[in-house]
Amino acid sequence: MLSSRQVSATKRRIPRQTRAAETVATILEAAAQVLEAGGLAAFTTNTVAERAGVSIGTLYQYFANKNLVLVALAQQEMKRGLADVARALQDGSEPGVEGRVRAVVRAMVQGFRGRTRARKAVTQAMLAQNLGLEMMALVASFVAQRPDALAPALKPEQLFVLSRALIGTIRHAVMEEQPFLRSRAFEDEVVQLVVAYLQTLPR
Amino acid sequence: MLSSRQVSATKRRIPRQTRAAETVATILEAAAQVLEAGGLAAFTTNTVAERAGVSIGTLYQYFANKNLVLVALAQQEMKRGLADVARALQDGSEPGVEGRVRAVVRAMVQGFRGRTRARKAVTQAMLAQNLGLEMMALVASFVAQRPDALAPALKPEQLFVLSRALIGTIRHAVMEEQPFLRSRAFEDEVVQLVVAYLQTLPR
Amino acid sequence: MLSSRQVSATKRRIPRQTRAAETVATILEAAAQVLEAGGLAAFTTNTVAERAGVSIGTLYQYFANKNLVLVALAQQEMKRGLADVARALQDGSEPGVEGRVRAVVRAMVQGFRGRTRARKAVTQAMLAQNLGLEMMALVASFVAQRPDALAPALKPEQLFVLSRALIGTIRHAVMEEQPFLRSRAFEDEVVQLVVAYLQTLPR
Amino acid sequence: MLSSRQVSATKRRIPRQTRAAETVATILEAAAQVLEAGGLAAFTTNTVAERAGVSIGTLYQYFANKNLVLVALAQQEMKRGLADVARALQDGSEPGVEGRVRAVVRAMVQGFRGRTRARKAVTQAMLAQNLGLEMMALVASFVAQRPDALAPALKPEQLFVLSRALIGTIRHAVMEEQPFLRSRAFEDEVVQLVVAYLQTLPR
DNA sequence: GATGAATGAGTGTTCATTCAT
DNA sequence: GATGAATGAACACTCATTCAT
Repeated sequence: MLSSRQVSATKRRIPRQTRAAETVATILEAAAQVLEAGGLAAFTTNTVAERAGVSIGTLYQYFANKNLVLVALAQQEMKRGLADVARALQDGSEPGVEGRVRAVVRAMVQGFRGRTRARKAVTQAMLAQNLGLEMMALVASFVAQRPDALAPALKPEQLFVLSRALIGTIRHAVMEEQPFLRSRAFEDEVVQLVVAYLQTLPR
Repeated sequence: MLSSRQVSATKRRIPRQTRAAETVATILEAAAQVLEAGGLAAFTTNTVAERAGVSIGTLYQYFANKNLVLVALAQQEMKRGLADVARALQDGSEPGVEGRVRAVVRAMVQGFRGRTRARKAVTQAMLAQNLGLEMMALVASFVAQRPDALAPALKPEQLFVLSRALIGTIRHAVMEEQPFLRSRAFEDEVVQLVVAYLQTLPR
Repeated sequence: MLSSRQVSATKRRIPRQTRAAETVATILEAAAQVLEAGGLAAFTTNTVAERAGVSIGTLYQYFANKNLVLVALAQQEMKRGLADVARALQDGSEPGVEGRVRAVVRAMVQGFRGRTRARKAVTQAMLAQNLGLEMMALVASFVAQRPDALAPALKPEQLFVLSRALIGTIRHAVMEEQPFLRSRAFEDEVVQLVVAYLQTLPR
Repeated sequence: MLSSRQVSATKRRIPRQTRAAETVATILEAAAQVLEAGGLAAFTTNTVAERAGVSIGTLYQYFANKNLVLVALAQQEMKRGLADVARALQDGSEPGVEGRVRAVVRAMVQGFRGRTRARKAVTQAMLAQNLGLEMMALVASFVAQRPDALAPALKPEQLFVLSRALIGTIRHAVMEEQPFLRSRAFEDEVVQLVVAYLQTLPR
């Protein structure tokens, strides 16, 4: 489980001081940069520490092991992404179901602040650690807190197919580095897929 | 690329004799067993060779490096899976689009001969090696050879969304070890998703 | 050497105020507890400081390095043990050589206030640091100040064999965690050993 | 337990070939040399491998971890030492109890082929790993197989005191690097101690 | 062709110690 | 005097790969 209680257990030392919180942020930013530059293969604790400008000891003061750096980064970006989705739904969506779906798709495509290689690497790492389920749990709790939006009372299988078709399609485009990822044509088709499926569901 | 020319390059020597072909098959079977038992973490060349009952030197006689064992296994299973799909379409599908879609979904769910852990591990390995694109190329060439079946003249984005939504949904169910993977309810929803999207496309 | 002059050099600052002396005592007590709980492997400066409820910086204010904490603890317990022996000889011993020997043996068995694991760990640490000789020097000076007691004018080799046979036997019982350590039968035999040897020596 | 069955479990790979057995012997000899030269502090897997002229990987092919190298060395030398004791009793001892005791003491003093620093280091290591009991078990089984020699039907406590007084005294002389370790005067006193105690025991 | 002993580059991790606050 | 975040040297151990037999 990666519930919010777990999140603290993930770290060795809960950063109470501003200084410490900054250090953690610096390390995560360095981690993202290393992944963006060289992928998972380049992701070494020593490399990340060096990039962050801290000693290897400091890194281990905040993260008990290498994988937890990746987990923390994944969580941070997943939460940021979900917040973006929420904001897009509230502020930027055109009216109607299609407008809302389009807002969500657009936010998801923009995820990880455009760092596609880092996004790929983090995804690989989460899958390799069998944490795919845990990451999806973050999505599930997000959806559960917004019963209004896209998901009316759906059966579990329906919610699963809806969410994974959406996530899976975009994830494939990311992992395969498809050039049309940010194109309007791609967005249109993903929206089409979701809307078509939604219309078959009982209201 | 994993085109058929690549396939031979994958092996160090082309197995012409039956004996050699058997050895290769033994190694791949051992690889699948190791993955099924211990996941990607347990997959070491020495372990696979031991399981196969051959020396590590012999393994390297047929596979130039560790990754190529995984690639060969992935290819073998992907081809087997596509052949199953083809057979399902020919023999076992009920009439109509929905019937054909259902046959495809059912074949995909059954993939990798039920070895879910091995399937997960191979998927992880392919993603970790950035070979996701290459695996999808096998799918693409399969689809290209059957213009009749599901894909009429579709735009690339449409074909991409259609295939990845389907593959992505099932892959997520596999990777998350969802209990309903083989249920009728899940199958119904996946079929629904695909059929709904197909109907929005120009004939 | 761990003479009384060394003792002060052991500490960074001589605790004149009560507060400081208390801190030192707290740290040594914490050290003993950590050793008792987890052995030498668990004995890290950070762990000891945490247990003592002081910061790691404070620990280093009183002990120049990790080993000196162990040395100080060893000295404290050795001195306490020797004082116990002295007291036993004065107060509690039955008359005769055997009575005196028995009192000494009994006091030695009780050493380190019953904390056998800590006693083991401290012994290991002293041996590992080549400080066995220094610890024995404390014994030697104790004996030298009581020429009356057990040792008449003995040759160095005789004093060595006498003391080390006694210490060595009890130490082995401690290190091997022999269940009969505190038994009467064991005490009898150790007394027997010492008395028998003493009787062969010229008066 | 360090029974003979354990001994094989100690090694990763049971050396069947002559070549492999030689490699193991080479590594143990290198380990002894490293200990003799620099004590336990210098005992690094890389250092030992280098000294042995093998790669670090080869060392780990035969010893699952660093400590097992020390354990194997301790066992080898303990067995060699016990064999020396047996030989001394058979060939070189003068008649009578004292003669036999003297032969044993002399063999024990010569132990570890004169490498006192290595002997110290190995002893420290065994104690630090809480393997003192296991090493003594080798002694016990040796004694049990020779009911004739020194130990008639003794009570456990008597056997313990007899053996540990002897071992403990010599061990202290080794650990404290006492200059008289190999002197006749020291030998005389140790013999005296043992003989005096033996004479108090019922025949 | 087959074997398996040997290789060694590469990396995660610990923990005693310092020093700016 | 006290704090505790930061440091970084030091080491154990893995495993893909080679090549002499």
